[in-house]
Amino acid sequence: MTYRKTEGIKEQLADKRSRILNAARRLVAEGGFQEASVAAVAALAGVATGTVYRYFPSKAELFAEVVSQTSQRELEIVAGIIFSEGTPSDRLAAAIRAFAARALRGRRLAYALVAEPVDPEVDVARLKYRRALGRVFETIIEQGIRANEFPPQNVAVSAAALVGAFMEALVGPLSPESLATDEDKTALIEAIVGFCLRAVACRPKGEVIALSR
Amino acid sequence: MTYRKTEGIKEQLADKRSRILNAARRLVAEGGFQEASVAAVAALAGVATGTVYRYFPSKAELFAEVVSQTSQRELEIVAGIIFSEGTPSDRLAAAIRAFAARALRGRRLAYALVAEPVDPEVDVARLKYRRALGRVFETIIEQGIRANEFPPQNVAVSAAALVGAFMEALVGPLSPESLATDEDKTALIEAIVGFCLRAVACRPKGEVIALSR
Amino acid sequence: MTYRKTEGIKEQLADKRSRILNAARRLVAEGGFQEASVAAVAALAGVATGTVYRYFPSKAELFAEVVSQTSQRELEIVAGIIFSEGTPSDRLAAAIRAFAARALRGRRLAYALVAEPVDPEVDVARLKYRRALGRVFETIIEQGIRANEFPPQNVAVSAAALVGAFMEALVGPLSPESLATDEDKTALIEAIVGFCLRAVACRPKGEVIALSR
Amino acid sequence: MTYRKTEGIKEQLADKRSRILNAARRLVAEGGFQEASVAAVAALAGVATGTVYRYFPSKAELFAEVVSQTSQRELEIVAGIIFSEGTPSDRLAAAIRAFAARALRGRRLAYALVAEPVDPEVDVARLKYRRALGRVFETIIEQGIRANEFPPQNVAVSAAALVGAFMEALVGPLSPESLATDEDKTALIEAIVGFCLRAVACRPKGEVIALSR
DNA sequence: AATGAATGAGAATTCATTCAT
DNA sequence: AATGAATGAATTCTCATTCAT
Repeated sequence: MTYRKTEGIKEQLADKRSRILNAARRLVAEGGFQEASVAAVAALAGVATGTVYRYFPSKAELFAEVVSQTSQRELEIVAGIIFSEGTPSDRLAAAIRAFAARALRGRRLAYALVAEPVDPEVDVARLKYRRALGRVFETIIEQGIRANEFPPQNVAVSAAALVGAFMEALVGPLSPESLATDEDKTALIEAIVGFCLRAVACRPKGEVIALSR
Repeated sequence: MTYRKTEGIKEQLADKRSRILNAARRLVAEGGFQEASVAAVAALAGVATGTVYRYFPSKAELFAEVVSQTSQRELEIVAGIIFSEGTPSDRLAAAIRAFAARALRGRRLAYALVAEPVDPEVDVARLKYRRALGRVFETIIEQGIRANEFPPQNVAVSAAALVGAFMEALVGPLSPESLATDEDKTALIEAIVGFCLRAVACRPKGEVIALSR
Repeated sequence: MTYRKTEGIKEQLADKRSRILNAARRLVAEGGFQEASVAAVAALAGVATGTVYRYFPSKAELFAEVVSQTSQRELEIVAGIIFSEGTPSDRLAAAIRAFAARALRGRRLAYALVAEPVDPEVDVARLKYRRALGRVFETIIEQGIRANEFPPQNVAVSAAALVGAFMEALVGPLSPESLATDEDKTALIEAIVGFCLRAVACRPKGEVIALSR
Repeated sequence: MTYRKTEGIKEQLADKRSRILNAARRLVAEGGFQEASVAAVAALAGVATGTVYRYFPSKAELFAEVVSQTSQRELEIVAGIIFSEGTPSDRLAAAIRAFAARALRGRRLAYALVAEPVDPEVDVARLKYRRALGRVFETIIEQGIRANEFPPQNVAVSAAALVGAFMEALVGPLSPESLATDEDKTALIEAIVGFCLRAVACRPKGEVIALSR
């Protein structure tokens, strides 16, 4: 028997690490952090509990990485849109559409990433994500204000409220449990986009009238 | 020691039940659901742990009632404003101001009531609250649309987004940890009110022009 | 059914606490700290593992108390002898005899108390004991030197060496596993006493000759 | 990769075996048996954990051999002094000085070899060492008694007590944590030697007078 | 009705040992 | 022969719930 010292071994390792991460993410997506015990993660990943600790020093760090990794992907997509073509309104709408479409696919996970509290170490990762997400929206809003496309407003508050608004509408209890058709989903997303655009882009009537005079 | 079978007993019971509920609410307000163990609730209420189970079948039902009870009070205040005098915009602003002022005073509790995940049974109570809160805002929005004060919009989505927007801006991690002065608080509240009013009341420019023609 | 609010309840509590402490001490006496798991202590005490934590905040504190409690008793006996009648030599001999007689009865425990390393919190308790034991012997040695009954010597070193000497002779591997008869025990103790007395009380020959001239 | 079937392999094996033993000893010397996990030993030896099990059937046997091997070296040094020139007192003093000087250099290791409890299998090795060490001192004491240089005494007890005395004074918690200067060390060693010599060599006053008549 | 001590299942983490490669 | 990833039993500690008094 020969030893294949190829990257096959590394891949296997990476594979198991990924399987653990994926299992953790799936459990969070289904039942939140509360239901994701190390034993459950290990079982779903098809490894022994001890194996989890070969790849992650603690449960907290495992889930911190779940948050980081998942968040990073979302963030990249949303952030990428800032640098695309179009007016601030267009790009804001595009960013929300992108985020919303993904969040609808993994509602429980999106909620966990944004709202569910867990232990402090995991929350650090989430806080980073939310701050980053907030900054992305702050950037768009600032650009809109500078372009005189958006009215003056407290940028930080608007950004936070934006995130809250679309997260609640997407994953909150007022949102239907499951949207059967893609049309339903599109309608929901467009309603959210409309709400958000008005919130940051609209000028109160009085002002509009004043400007239109 | 003998028990006097008078109505004093009923009162005593009612009293004890209330004390347990109040203790539970206070603990949630301080440290969230996580830190509110049955033993801690009992200790704060000045009863034995076993006594809690005479009044509530389980921890989950106790906290479900904490959520219901507390929510009911908030709901009444907000709902009361709907039926007061003024335009939909005025009443919407007033409702948000009232809610925000209270939430800022008890941020941890407000957060727990709206966002902190607990077991499913408690979540049912929270779901009811949020639906009820949503319905209140739906009512105002509908009135505004009928009065042609607000543009047409998906009322349910807007209501949910409203709740999400001001909750996130009030208690989310993007919101400053502590606002030193009352001016700071007022400024935050007014920024939120501005955001929310634009979101539901504003007409996109194009439409405004179209209408004004 | 009436409630007996007598000290019977307190006694029961004290009783259970004692039972846990006794169980812990017995396990340490038999197999050292290593074999005394919380589960084993609970089982031997006839309680559930959780019950141990009603009485002791952690395993470490439980065993720290085992050490303190047991040590205190030994210390009292040895220290008491300091203030009895007799020359320093007599009292030193009496203290060693008392300690030795007790140690022979619970050899494994005596060893654990003096030598076995465990976690730092427990070691603090043991360190206190050993320091206290050391001080007792230092006191006697100092008195003997002042009375010109003992030769000048490094008191701290002598005290430590004394403790080491009789502990090793009593519980070390060179000591027979079990001494069948009381005569055997007495012989061992007297041999130890002789060793210790010579060690602290004797004047080297040269000096003796010098003095006798 | 092919294996050269030369004696190089045997050497390599012996080499690897030694490296594992040395790594184990170093870890024990630094942090005691508790901190020396099989993984840590393997890492320090530069081999895989599984390899340890090719050379030693279990962790216990590995550490038993660490004890044996290390002890053997100490024993040889001390034993060598027995057969050197000089009176029993001189040789006893020289043996203690030699042992003490080495123990002070590796206090943690000396402590582990003599006192730290581990599993029974390792303790068997330690027991052998202590018995052997005891026998060496028994031999000197016997010679001293035969030469009428030492008073009659229970040789086995004295030997054990000797070992206990100097080990405790050297590595026990009553011994200072760290001796800054070489003078401090020398002073400690001489105090110990003095104690031990008095203990085995001195004649109680009454007896001395009797003999000198 | 009230008590609060007792319960015991469940969670995270460690590590000696094994075994497929 | 060597590797080192994987195993899983064992350990400490928590806390909702029960029940004898």
